[in-house]
Amino acid sequence: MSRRVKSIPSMVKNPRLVERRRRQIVLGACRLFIEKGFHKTTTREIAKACGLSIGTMYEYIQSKEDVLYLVCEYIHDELESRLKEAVVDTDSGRESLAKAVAQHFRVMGEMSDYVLFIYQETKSLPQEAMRYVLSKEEEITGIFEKILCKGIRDGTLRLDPSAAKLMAHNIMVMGQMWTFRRWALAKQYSLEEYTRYQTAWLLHDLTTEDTGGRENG
Amino acid sequence: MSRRVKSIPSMVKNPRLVERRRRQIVLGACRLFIEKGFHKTTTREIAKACGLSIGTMYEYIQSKEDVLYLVCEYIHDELESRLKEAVVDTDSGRESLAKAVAQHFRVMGEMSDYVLFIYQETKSLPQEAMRYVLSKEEEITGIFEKILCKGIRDGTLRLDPSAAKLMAHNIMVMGQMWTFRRWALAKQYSLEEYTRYQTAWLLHDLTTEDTGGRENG
Amino acid sequence: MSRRVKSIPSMVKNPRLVERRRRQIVLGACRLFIEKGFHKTTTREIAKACGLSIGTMYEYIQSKEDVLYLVCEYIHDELESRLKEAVVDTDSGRESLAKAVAQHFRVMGEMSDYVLFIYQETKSLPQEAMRYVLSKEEEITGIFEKILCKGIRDGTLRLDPSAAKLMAHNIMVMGQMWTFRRWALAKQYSLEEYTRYQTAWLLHDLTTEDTGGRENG
Amino acid sequence: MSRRVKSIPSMVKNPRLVERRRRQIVLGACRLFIEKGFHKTTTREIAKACGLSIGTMYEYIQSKEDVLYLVCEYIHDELESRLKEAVVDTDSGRESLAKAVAQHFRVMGEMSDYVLFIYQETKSLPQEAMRYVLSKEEEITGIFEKILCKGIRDGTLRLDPSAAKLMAHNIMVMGQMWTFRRWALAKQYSLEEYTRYQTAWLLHDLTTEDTGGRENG
DNA sequence: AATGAATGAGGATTCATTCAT
DNA sequence: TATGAATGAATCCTCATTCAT
Repeated sequence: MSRRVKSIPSMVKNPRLVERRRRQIVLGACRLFIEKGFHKTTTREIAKACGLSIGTMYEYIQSKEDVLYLVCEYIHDELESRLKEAVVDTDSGRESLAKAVAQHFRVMGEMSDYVLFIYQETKSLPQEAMRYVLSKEEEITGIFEKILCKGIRDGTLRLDPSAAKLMAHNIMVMGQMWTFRRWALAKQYSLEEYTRYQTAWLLHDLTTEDTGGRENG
Repeated sequence: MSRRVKSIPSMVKNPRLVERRRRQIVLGACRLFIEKGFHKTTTREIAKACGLSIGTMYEYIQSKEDVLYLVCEYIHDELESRLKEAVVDTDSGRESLAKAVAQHFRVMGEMSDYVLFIYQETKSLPQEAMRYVLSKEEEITGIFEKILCKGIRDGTLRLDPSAAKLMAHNIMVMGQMWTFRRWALAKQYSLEEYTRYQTAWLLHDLTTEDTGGRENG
Repeated sequence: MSRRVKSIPSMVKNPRLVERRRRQIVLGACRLFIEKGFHKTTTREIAKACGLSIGTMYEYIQSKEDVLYLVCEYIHDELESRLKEAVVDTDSGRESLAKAVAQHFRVMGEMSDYVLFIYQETKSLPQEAMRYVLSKEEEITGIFEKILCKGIRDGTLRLDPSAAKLMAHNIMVMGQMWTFRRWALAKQYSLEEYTRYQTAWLLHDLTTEDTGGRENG
Repeated sequence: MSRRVKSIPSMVKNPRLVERRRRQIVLGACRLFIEKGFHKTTTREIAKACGLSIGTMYEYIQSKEDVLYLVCEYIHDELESRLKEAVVDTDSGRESLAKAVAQHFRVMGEMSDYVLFIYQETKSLPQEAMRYVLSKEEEITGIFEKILCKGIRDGTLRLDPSAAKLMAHNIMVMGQMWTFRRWALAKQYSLEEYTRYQTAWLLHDLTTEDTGGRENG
C-alpha cells in the first residue's frame, strides 16, 4: 500500500513538465522495449520514439535503466488500477473474487505483451529499482489475498487461511501464464476458453469442501 | 518427441571433441549467465570460465547466441531427463501424476536458477533457436499431458479431456512458479510447504467430481 | 602598465550590473576551478555556484573560456595589488626589495591555490586571452625588475643590469615555487622557514660583490 | 629510489608486445598532448597517432588517464636518465654539481615542451598515479640533494645542510623555469645566456661563505 | 586444433550553448 | 533582464568476431 515510489532525479524543475515528458518517454520506450527487448533498444531509438532529442531525454532521466524502471512502474500502475476497477467493497468474498479474477484475465489478455516484458526484464533493473517493482507486484497480489480472506471470513470461500497468500499468487500466475505461454496455449484455446477453464477450476476448488495441504502431508 | 535438434556448425571435424568442448562451454557459460544474465556476460568471460581461449571457443560456435542456445538446450535436457526418471509406465494415471508432480516440484526446487534463466532469456534467442527451445518446453509439458490422459482413460483422474493440455501447462507453471516468485513466496512458505499445498490443491481437484469449464460458461 | 584589458562583450547594457554579475561569476567559478580544475567544472556548476541561472550567466559572458579569462584576470589583479601594497617609492632599492620579497612570499603563501591554478590552466585560454594574461604576469614581474634597477642605481644592490630582468623572474618563481612544490617542500619546511631561507639566499647574493655570468662563461 | 611503478593492467599477455605497443602509444600521445593538451586530445586521435585501432589501443590501457600516466612516466624516466648521464661518482661535490646543473639546463632546454606539459597536466592524473609521478619528481630532485650533501661533506660546497633539500628544489625549478617562462625570458635571453647567468648565480653563492637563513631570522 | 591480438562499429552519456518565453 | 528547457555533436569505451600464426 506504500506509495513510496523510487523517485528519479531530473534536471528539469517544473514537475508538471517532468511528468509530461516522462510519460512521453515511457510510451515511446514501452513500445520499443516490447518489440525488441531492453538491451537491444538504443537510447537514440528511445529518444526518437518519444519525440525528444537525446539531450532532452537525458534531462529527465539519469540512465537507460531509469527508463526501464519508468516503464515497469507504468505497467504495474496500469495493471493495478485496472484490476482495482473491478473490485467493489460491498460484494461478498466469492462475488468479489469472481469479478476480480475475470477482470484479471481480461487485463492479462489485453496487456499480454506488457506483462511478458515485465517477466523478462525486471531482472535488468538495478537493485533498488527492482525491489520497488517486486514490492509493487506483491501489492497487486495482495488485492487477491484480501479478497480471499474476506471470503474466508464471510464464509463464501473455503480455504485454509494460511494458504490464502499462496492462492493469491496462484491466481496472479494463472492470469500471467497466458502472457508467457500463449505461444503454446493459443494453439488449442482461445483466451475465452482459457479464461473459462481456469476460472472454473479455481472457483470450483474454492467452493468445494476440504482443500489445502492435508491430504499429501 | 522430435529429436530434430537445431545443429550448430563447428569448424572442428572430430565430433567427439566437439561434444566435449561444447559441454565445457555450456557449463562455464551456464554459471555466468545465471549470475549476470546473458547480455551482461561477455564472450571473453565465457571463454575464461570454460577454460578455452576465445579463438578456440569460436571454433565450436558461430556466435554468442549459439552459446545461449546450447545452454537453453542443456537446461531443458536436464529438466526433461530428471522428470522422466519419475515416470513409470506401469503406474496408474493418478499414481503416475502424483509421482511426476512431486518430482517436478523437487527438480524445480533444485534447478530454480536455471528455470528462471530460461524464463528470462529465451527471448534473446534468434527465431529458429527459440522455436526449438519452445518446442522442447512443449515436449516436457507433453509428459504431463500424457499422464493426465492416461488417468482419464483408466478412470483414476477426473478431467475434461479437452482441458488436459491446459492442466498440463498449469502443472508445469505451478512448479516453475517457485522459481520466479520465490522472492515473495519464500517469505511465508518453505519449499516443502509450498509443494504440499500446491500438490494437494492439484490432486484434490483432479480427484473430485465435476471440473472444467461448465460452471462459469 | 598597459591597462588594455581584453574586454568581453556582454548582452547587458548597464555596465554597473555587468561588473557586479561578473564579480559573482568570478568568485563562484574561482572556487570551483581550484577545487576541480577548469575542464572538470561544468557551466551548470558555475552558474549554480554564482547564484545565476545558466541563461543569465550567458548574458554576461560568451563562452566558458571567458570565465576562465575573468578568473585569471581576477587572480592577477589580486596578486598585483597585494604586491604593490608593500612597495613604497621612498625606500632605497635594497629596502624596497626586502619588503617586496617578503610581501611576495606572504601573498604566495596565502594565495597558493590560486597561483597553482594559474600555472596549470593558463594554457587553456584562447590565444588572445592568454597573451593578455601573460602580459599581466610580465607586468608584475616588472615591479621587481624596477626595484632591482633602482637598487643598482642607488648602489644598494649589486647586480649586472642585464641580469635584472632575469633576477626579477627568479624572484617571482621563487615565490610561486611554494605553490607548485608545496607537496614536497612542506614535508621538511614550514612556509616561514622556506621564506627565510630563500630570502636570505636572494639578498645575500645581491648584497655580495661580483655576481652574474662571468665566472662560468 | 623505489622502482615501484604503478603497473597498468593490459588485456594482452605477451609482455614484450605490451611494452612495444605502449611505447607506440606514449610516443603518439606525447606529441598530441603537447600540441593540444590532454583534455583536448581525443582517444581516437591518440589511436590514429600511434598507428593502432582504437580497439587495439584499449587492449593495452584501461582509460585515457592511463595514457596520461604513461606519458608522464615516460617523460620523467627520460629526464632522470639524461640527468644521470652527467653524474659521475668520482667527481668532487662542486664539480659534480657544476656538471649536473649544466646537464639539467641542457635537458630542460631540449625537453622544454615535455616539462611544461608535466607542469600543466600532472593534476589531471588520478590520485594514485599522481602520487607516483610526484614521487618520481622528488626522486630526481634527490639527485641534486645528494650532490649538494657530498659537496658539503667534502668541503667543496658551502651550504647549511638543512637547506640542502631546498637548494635541490631551487636547482630543479631554475632549470624548469625556462620551460614555463620561456615566453618572457626568450625575449631578452638566449638559452645559453640564461644558463650562464643562472649557473653563475647558483655556484657563486654556494662557493661564497656564509649562506642560509641566518641573516633574516 | 589452438591461440590471442586486432578490429571498429556501435553504445551510453555529457555538456557548452541557444533561444523562446 | 532573467530563466531554464532544448539541442546534438562529441566523447570515452566495449565487445563480438576474425584471422594470421
